[in-house]
Amino acid sequence: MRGGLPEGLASVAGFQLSKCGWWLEQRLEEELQPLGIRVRHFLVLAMLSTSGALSQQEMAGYLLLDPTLMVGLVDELEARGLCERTRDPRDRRRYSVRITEDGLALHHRARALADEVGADVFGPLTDDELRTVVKAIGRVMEPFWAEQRVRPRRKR
Amino acid sequence: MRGGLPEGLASVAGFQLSKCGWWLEQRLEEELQPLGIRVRHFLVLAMLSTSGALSQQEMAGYLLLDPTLMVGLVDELEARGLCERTRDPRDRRRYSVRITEDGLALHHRARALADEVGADVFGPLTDDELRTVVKAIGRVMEPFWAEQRVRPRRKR
DNA sequence: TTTCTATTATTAAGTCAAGCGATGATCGAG
DNA sequence: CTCGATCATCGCTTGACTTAATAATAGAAA
Repeated sequence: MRGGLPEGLASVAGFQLSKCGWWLEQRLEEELQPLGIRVRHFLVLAMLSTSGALSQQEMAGYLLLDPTLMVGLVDELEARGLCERTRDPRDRRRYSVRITEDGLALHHRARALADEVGADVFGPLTDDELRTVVKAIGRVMEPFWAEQRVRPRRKR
Repeated sequence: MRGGLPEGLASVAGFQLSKCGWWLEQRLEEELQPLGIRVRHFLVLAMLSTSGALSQQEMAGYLLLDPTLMVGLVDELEARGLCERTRDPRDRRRYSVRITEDGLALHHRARALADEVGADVFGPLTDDELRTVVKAIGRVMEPFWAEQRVRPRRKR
């Protein structure tokens, strides 16, 4: 009996995992508030921190967000000087969005908070278990990213 | 390099886990369509299948949904004869929601689909890994359920 | 070249669900 | 028997997301 949770619910593996993801997101959302950004902003910065320049469409694909939402998202980051838009010279329809120095700095702070939250939430696990879980989830998601990346627009 | 996902993103453990939960939910949503129910209906049935009778408020607490949403949810299930409401004689403010025979039967079919989806998504894992992951997530969520169960209404 | 189609970013409008406040009924405590 | 708390419910607001339409550019085809 897990914390009073009805067995019929607790035994649905996907439910627990889904709520765990939700919990992590909520916790991080709170932690990021002092920085004035939301989780989605952090994720954009995280992407840009390792990938030189991305188009808004690419980022939307990775985050599973509608491309139209990326407009306002990048607007906000740009207004705060955390990233900058320049037209891609090789395809002037698209923007090259790249992170700025300030953006890198903020990402660094946000990442630290994210790691804190992770350490807190995953506290009950041994290092061994945590490693296994992270590796397993990563492997599970491989086919997903391979398949879903090609999706200009969500249906339904 | 995981499926082309930028390293800065892939390395955020919570992101992968969160999306994994989302993926499972979406997959199940599709699979349940022929049964005419959504994931949330299935979860309610799953709860009721092992817990004799619950109030709408209790169920909202377990599923982390606003109690007002539970109204329509139970309405729909009741209209299809999958559950029934009776006033709790010991507290006539609350309903005793319990599952019907039809509800049990439908839950059984839905649960089979959920297990299928799970087996499919977690296919890349060995039995050993899967066991470890499920057990770990369950343990991680224990403090969450212990704490969050007492929360009539979400804030913010 | 010219024309047609596809892609990218954007805005505006429409849709839908989640969340909040208020209400009526009921409970439990004093 | 009040008074504050709880439960289910209703209606409204807010905000997230989708859809549709527009403009600029790219690339292929005629």
